[in-house]
Amino acid sequence: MLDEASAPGAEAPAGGRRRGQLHSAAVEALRGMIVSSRLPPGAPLREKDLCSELGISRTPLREAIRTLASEGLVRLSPNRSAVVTEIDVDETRDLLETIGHLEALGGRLACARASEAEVREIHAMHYRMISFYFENDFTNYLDLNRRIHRTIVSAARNASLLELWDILAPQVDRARSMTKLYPERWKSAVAEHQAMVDALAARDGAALSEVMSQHYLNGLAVLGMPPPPDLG
Amino acid sequence: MLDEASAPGAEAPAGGRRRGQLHSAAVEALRGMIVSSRLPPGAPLREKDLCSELGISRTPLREAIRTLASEGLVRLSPNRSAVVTEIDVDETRDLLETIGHLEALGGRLACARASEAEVREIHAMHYRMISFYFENDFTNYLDLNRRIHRTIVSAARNASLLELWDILAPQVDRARSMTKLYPERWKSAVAEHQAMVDALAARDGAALSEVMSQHYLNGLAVLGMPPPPDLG
DNA sequence: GATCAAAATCTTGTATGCAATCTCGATGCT
DNA sequence: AGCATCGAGATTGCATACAAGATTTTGATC
Repeated sequence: MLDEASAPGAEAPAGGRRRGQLHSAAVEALRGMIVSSRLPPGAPLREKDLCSELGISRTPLREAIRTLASEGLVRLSPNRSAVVTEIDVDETRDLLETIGHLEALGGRLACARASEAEVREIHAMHYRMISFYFENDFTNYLDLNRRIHRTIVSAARNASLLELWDILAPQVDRARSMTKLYPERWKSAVAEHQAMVDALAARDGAALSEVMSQHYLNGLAVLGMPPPPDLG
Repeated sequence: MLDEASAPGAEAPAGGRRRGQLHSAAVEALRGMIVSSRLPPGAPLREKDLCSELGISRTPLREAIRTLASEGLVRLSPNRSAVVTEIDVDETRDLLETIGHLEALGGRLACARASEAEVREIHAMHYRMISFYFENDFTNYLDLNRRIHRTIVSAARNASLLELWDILAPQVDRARSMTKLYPERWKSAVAEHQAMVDALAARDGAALSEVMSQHYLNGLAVLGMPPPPDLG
């Protein structure tokens, strides 16, 4: 239910929630369901069912579904239910290849444009993340991991770049939630993150750029896939 | 009007158009209006007006506006009309920086993955474009220019990359339509295109990657802006 | 004449109704 | 049994009605 003020079990939108946010609330709710596999790949999004589940009407729900389609999380076909995008290994390779490349630019620009405060903030998040690593707290680790990456891209001060990153990030989250994380991979991911913050502190754009794209290519290798051409 | 079957001047949706395409038709119509400055930057998109102009109701129109918002062509704010995104030089720099970087990856991958047929197709389009250049036919030149770039990115066989390219391309078109094209810039753009097809023919990924990102940075210089760090 | 308040008007956000299309099982035929 | 056809129910596409928020106009007061 999107209306947290209503009694549990209530179906109607009822009172409580102020208007004007149903659309974005529905986007977040649906995105969460998809990323968490509550709506698995291939599942149809039946408007009527989701409406009663979320307690809203079809109009904002349909707009939310369009938004998710533009993020690539669902696929539309005319007169048919939208379906959660299937994840295949080829598309996952494309995805990691692309977001790694975006972050390569982000890292390079961030080294040139980030403020000292941003660099400090990223360092703070990094060491908090490391502590979650040693506590084996995967959930909080991932949350910080994501925020670190986004903050770096954000520090690149390129609105288009951040916009594209925000489109791909949920897909990456979903792909990650589908794969098992091996302890060795987790360990080297942490090491790569250390290299990232070091490069940023040194304002070494070439190094940060290299580490960030390689970071994703390494994740790709976990899937047993060959790296793309010309990168090694 | 989206209903090409109805008589000119008719306002109502009337008969003729089969259902199921109003949304995408509206997206294209609105995108055209924005790119052509029929709806200039800052202009509000009043739903009622656009509905009567396009001859559709608010439901598909609103979905179209959401789609344009996800492409960055309009900006939404709650309880207020969507407005056509303002173009400022900083955002244009971001945009060209980003799409150039996307195409750098596209070019590199295309050299490794494009089929011979695709390479031939790109060459054919290239020489047709050159002929439009000598005929001073800017409209057809630009159309082919765009298709060449898209075909190269498409030949990279990376679905995510193409998806992102399709988001940025309309914004680039719009930015281009706002700036005057100087003859010298046009001439060097043609030369850069020649270098592109040469690199592709030679399957020289590094060279094509370099030319494609530089291609946009050169366009950026026309705006009197400094290039981003670490690229020269 | 200027300023502020209140109401009329306009615009968006959401819900709902109707028609077109699709799904899928039932029915009949070979 | 296997396959094509038909139709009832389900589901989407679009239009419209109504409510809430924003804007503009009006009018009273200083």
